[in-house]
Amino acid sequence: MQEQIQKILKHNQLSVTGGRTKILELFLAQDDALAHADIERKTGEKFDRVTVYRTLQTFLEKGIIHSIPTSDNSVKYALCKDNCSEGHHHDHHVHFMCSVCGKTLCIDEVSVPVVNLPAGYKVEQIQMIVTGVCKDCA
Amino acid sequence: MQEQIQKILKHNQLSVTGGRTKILELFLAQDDALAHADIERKTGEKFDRVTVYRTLQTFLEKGIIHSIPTSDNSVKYALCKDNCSEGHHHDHHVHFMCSVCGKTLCIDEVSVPVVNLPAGYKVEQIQMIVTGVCKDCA
DNA sequence: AAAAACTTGCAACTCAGTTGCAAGTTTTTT
DNA sequence: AAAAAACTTGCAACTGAGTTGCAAGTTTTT
Repeated sequence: MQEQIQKILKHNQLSVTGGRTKILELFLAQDDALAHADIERKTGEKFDRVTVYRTLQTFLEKGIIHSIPTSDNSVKYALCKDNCSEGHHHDHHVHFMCSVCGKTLCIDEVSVPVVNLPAGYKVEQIQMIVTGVCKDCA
Repeated sequence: MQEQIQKILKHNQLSVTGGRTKILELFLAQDDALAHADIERKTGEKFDRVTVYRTLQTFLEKGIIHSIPTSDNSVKYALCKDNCSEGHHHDHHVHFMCSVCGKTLCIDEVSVPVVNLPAGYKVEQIQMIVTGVCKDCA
């Protein structure tokens, strides 16, 4: 695990520091998306708020994580899986928010269906946010 | 126009006041979604910030407008069109954000395509956010 | 091992959004 | 049509998320 983390950081030309390692570890150990507050809680307040913000920002810029627009307009982050590392498949995502447990999941298995927009619209990116009840809460 | 506005407000058991009338008027005259800041600007700062917040909140609760989760995690609001007034078709929406002019449009013409989620997921609501270039900017 | 480059924590700040309350409006009642 | 009741508004003060500059601390490079 630690090795994998180092590899990811170095690969993105980032110094390997305590904060980055810890936060990346969290994402790797987690199957659902994390909000800033979740991260602060889970790191046991070992790092400054500002460091968490800056780390998330850096990871975003490097494409290590992506942000998810949720239907309640809060911000969540999730790891970009394998398929993201090569080329950019960021552009079409399905996310699922469970209204029972509150988890936000990145559904990589499913591809975004085609939408037929009225003539003249050029599509660059599609985000689909599905709200409902997840597998575990059903 | 003023008549239509009164009708909408009364229908939702809201007193007809200057602020509500003005803000509803803005939405009716607008084809794209508005952020809080847009409304403050367009009303010419005639109303207190707080009043705008409260009015938007009230309209949301009554289902007169709906909020749109944008891919940059800001909040926008748009009128619920005719089809919304009867029953609740709020649940499946396609929104389009133009990366050139910045407009956010509610694409009512198009219905949200079916997604095949892995077994066990129960879908309640689907929001689709398409980013790209709109008709007018193409 | 020292120098250069980068990261962190702190303090101070900004900005969106919220709350309580008194004054002002709208609606209901008589 | 006037008075009472119910609701809405603006103000001031607050909260909480997110940002910035900077000095001290780490990591990386040489």
